[in-house]
Amino acid sequence: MEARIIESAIRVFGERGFQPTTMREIASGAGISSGSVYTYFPDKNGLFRAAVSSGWERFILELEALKELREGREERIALLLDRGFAVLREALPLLRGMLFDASRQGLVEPSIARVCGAIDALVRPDQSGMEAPDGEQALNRRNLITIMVHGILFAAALGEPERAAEALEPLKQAVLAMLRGYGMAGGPRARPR
Amino acid sequence: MEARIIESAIRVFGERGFQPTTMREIASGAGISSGSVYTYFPDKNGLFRAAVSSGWERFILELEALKELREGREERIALLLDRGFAVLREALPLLRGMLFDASRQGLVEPSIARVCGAIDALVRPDQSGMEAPDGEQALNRRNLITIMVHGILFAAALGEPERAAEALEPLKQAVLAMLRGYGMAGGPRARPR
Amino acid sequence: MEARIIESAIRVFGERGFQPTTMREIASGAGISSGSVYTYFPDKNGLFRAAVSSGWERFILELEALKELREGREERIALLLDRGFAVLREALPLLRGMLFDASRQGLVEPSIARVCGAIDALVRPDQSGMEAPDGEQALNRRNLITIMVHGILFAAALGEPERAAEALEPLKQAVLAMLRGYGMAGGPRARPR
Amino acid sequence: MEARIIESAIRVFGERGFQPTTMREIASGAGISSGSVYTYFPDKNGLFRAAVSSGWERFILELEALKELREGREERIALLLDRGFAVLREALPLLRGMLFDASRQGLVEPSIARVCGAIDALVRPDQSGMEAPDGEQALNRRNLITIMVHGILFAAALGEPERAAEALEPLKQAVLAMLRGYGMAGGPRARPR
DNA sequence: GATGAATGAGTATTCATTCAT
DNA sequence: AATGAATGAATACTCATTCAT
Repeated sequence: MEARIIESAIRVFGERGFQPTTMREIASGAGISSGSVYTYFPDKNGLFRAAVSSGWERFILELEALKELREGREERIALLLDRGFAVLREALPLLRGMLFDASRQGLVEPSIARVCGAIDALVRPDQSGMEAPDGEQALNRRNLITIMVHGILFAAALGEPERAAEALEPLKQAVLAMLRGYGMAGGPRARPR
Repeated sequence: MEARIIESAIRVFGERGFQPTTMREIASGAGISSGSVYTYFPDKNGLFRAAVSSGWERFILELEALKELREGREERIALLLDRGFAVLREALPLLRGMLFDASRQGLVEPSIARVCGAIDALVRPDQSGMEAPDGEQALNRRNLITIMVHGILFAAALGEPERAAEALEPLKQAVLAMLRGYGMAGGPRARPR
Repeated sequence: MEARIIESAIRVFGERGFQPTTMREIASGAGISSGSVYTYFPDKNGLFRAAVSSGWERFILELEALKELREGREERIALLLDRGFAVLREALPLLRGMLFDASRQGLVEPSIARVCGAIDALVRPDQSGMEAPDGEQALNRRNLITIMVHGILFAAALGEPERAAEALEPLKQAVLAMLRGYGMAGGPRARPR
Repeated sequence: MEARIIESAIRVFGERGFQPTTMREIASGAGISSGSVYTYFPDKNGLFRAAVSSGWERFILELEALKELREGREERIALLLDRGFAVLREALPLLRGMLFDASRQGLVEPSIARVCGAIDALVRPDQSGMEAPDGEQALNRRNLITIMVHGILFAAALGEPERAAEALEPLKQAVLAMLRGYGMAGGPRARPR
C-alpha cells in the first residue's frame, strides 16, 4: 500500500509539482481515501520526500550498477552514455515535476552528487591511482561532470513534455562528440574548432 | 511605479519562490498597498512573468553586448567567460527563486535559447560563414552549449545561498580547462585524459 | 466591526463553548464572511480571549463602580449583593459557555481575583486600617470570599439555562442569611443553628 | 478490562479534558487497541460519562460513609471537613480535567447535589426532625452548602496544578473559621467582624 | 490612481468510528 | 473478543482578487 501511494505520488507530483498537488489527488490515484495516506506518511512534505527519494533511488541504482563493468575506459564511457540516457528517458516524467520543488527543499543536490561521483569513477583514467585526488585536473574533471549532469537533467526536464524524449538524442550526440574530441570515446575523432 | 513593483517582485520572488510569496509582501516592498499592484499587473502570474522577463533582460543584454567585440576568437571567449560569470554572480539571488518556478511556466527556455545563441555566435569559428548552419558539427556545438549553460545556471542556483558566489569560480575554471583542451582558450593546454 | 465580532463571539461561545463553535458561525453571526474575522483577530484563540476579556470587563467594571460608595458597611454590602447578583443575571448566558473553557486557558482566575478583591474592599470592617493585611482573620475572610464567589458563579453557570436566572434568587437569600448571622447585613438576625 | 479502560480514561481525561483526549490515548493507556474500546463503551461520550460517574462515585461513597457516625454535631462536622478535604485532595487531578466538560454535559449537578445532601445531613441540627424540611432556614442552609461546595470544588480545580494540593489548606481554614463564627465548630470562637 | 477591508474558495490534517480479518 | 487499517466528515486559516470610498 505504501508503494501504491508512492507510485501515485510520483505520478501526480511529477505532473503538477508540489504545491498544486492535493493529497486527495494522490490518495484517489492510489485508490484510497485521503485520510489513509496519513497512516503511512506523516504529512505532505514527508510523502514528497519519500517520493523524490524513491524516484532518485531507481535512477542512481541503475547508474551505480555500471560500476561493476570491467571493460576498458572507452567502452565503459559508451555504456555509461547509453545506459544513462536510457534511464533518463524513463525518469523524465518524474523529473519534470519533482526536480524543481525537490531542489528547493535540498533533496536533489546529494543525489546529483552521487550520480556525479558514479560517473567520475567510470570516466576517470584507469591509472587514476597515480592521480592526486584533489589535483587541479581531478577537480576540473569533477566540476565539468557536475555542470554537464546538471545541464543534461535540467535541459531535458525543461523541454516540452511531449517532445522531451526525442530531445534527448541530440544532447547525447553532443556529449559523444565532445568526448570524441577528447579522445575519450570511440568513433571518428571530430576535431573541434 | 511599475518599475518599483518589478524590483520588489524580483527581490521577493527571488528569495521565496512563486507560491510562498504573497502579493502583500511585494506591495509593501514597493511601498504601496496590495490592491494597487493590480493597477499595473493583471494578476500574480502576470507580475511574475514580468519580473522574470525583466530579470532575464538584464542578463541577456549584458551578454549580447559582447557581440560587438571585434577581438579574435580566443579573446572573445575569454571575455565571454569573464563577463558571463560576473553577470551570473549578480543574478544569482534572483535565479534561486525564479529559475524553477519560471521553468514550469515555460518562461525560461526562450531566454536560455537566446543566451545560447549569443554564446554560439561568439564561440563559433570565425569562418563560420563556410559552416553549414545545421551541419552536424554546428548542431553538436549548439547542443553542447545548451547543456553547459543549463548546467552552470542550475548548478549555481542549487548551491547553498551563502556559498553560491564562491562556488562559481571552480565551475568557471572547469569550463576554462575544457576549452583549453579544445584549444579554444589561451593558457597552457592541459591535455585531457 | 471588531465590536460586532466580539458580540457575536460572546453569544456563540456562550452557547456552545470553545471547541464546538466554528469561526463560520461567529462570522455569520456578525454578518461577515469567515475570512474577515482574521482581519481583526489573529486566530480562534485570540478571538476567544478577547471575548472572554470583554465579557469580564463589563462584569468587573460594574462591581468596581461600587467602590465609590460612601455608605456604611451594612448598606454597602446590601448594595453589593443587589448589584452583584443583578450583573450576574445578565452575564449568565456568557458564563455558561465561557467559564469552563476560559478556566482551562487560565483566563478566569485573574478576573475572579479582581472581583474578590473588590468585594473584600467593600466587606472589610471600616477600621480595617487597624487590621493586619495578612492577619489570620483577613486571610480567612479573603478565602471565604474566594470560595463563595467561585461557588456562586459556578453554581449559577451549572444550572439549567432556562431556570438559571430564577435559581439565583435563592442563592442570594442564602448569602444574605449567612451575612445576617454574622451581623453583617440588616434585617432580623436569624440565629444560625 | 472495562475497569482498566475506565481507569485509563479517568487519567487521560483528567489531564487533558474531553476534546483533546483521543480514543487512541485512552486505549493505549489501557494496553489495548483503539477499536477494542468500542466493545465496552458505545462511543467517546459514553466512555466519558462512565469515567466521570466512576470518579464521582468514589468521592461520594467516602462522604456518605460519614453518615454512620454517631458522634455529636461538632465532631461530625470536624470529621466531615477533614475527610472531605482529604478526599478532595486525591480527586483533584481528575477534577481538573473532568469538572468543566462534565458540567456542560450535565453530569455534575446530580453528583454535587448528592454530595450537598450528604453534607446537609451531617451539618443539620440534631433535632432536625422538628425542622420543616423546606422551611426558610433549611433552604438557606442547603443553598449555602451548595454555594460552598461548588466554590471549594471549582476554586480548587482552577488553581495551578502543581500548587493545587497546598492551596486546599487555606480554604479549609477559612471554612473552619466561618463555622466557628456560627458556633458550629470547636476551637476558639473567633468573633467575626 | 490609491487604498485596504471584505471576500470566499481552497486544502492539509485530525480522529471517532467501522469492520474485515 | 481483539485488532488496527481504512474511512471521510469536519474546520481553521490563507491569500489572490475585488471594489466602495
